[in-house]
Amino acid sequence: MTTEEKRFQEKIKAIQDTMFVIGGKWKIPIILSIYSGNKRFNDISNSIPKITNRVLSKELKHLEENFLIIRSIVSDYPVRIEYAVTSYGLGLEEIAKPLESWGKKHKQKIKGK
Amino acid sequence: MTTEEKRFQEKIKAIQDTMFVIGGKWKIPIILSIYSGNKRFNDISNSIPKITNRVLSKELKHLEENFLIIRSIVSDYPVRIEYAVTSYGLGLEEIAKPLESWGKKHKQKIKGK
DNA sequence: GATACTTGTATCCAAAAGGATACTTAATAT
DNA sequence: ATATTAAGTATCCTTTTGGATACAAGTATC
Repeated sequence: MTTEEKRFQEKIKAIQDTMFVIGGKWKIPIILSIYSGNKRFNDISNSIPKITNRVLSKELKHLEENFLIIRSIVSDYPVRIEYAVTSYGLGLEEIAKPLESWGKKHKQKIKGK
Repeated sequence: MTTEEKRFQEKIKAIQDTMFVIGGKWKIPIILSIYSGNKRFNDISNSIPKITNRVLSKELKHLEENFLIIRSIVSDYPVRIEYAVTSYGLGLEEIAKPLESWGKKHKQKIKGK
């Protein structure tokens, strides 16, 4: 395998790693929701059309395991749970932006046909 | 629903649209493979570890339907099939790059723990 | 004439992702 | 005492994605 080919394989692996962490229908929307001010489970749930509790719960766990968000218990009366995007998670902006703008462009392209 | 909320919903939809078109484990790698010089079915197949014929075939169709690649029959002896990235497809660079570099960063992060 | 290569397709199956619905547990509000 | 809210979990099910393997049609090569 040439150096060139090796470099290509690494590129592929890096992209597949990313897709594993933030791929799928919901993960980026969830992060954006939290980022845009929704801290609590039901707030996040209500801000994202069609997501179910089960899916949201699972995705929150996945995101937490990957250090993108944190879950904290606020000792207030009554106690509540709050989610926040970590500073590491903020780095996803570099991906979310392109994904959003490409999606908009593509919709135009498809409609135009 | 406030204007702010409406804007947020559109953002989500745009991202979900993008994920539909280029999400999953293989689509970006396939495009990159073609872009980096592999034009023929078996070349593409061999350049991407672990992909199977069936999956490659399906993904090529999906990508073609979304105008990202074109399939052409080269009337030579023997006739062969060649794939190429369309100029529209080249626009994906703006997504592929961030996905790659984020993946690399993330691997470091995970290893560091 | 037999064999191999190319570009797939056909079948079948397994795993992952996503969805519907009901329920829980603790706390608080009426 | 009853109802409501919050933050999920539990079960069950459907759909999507991905994988293994075999095969096919056409051409070319031995």
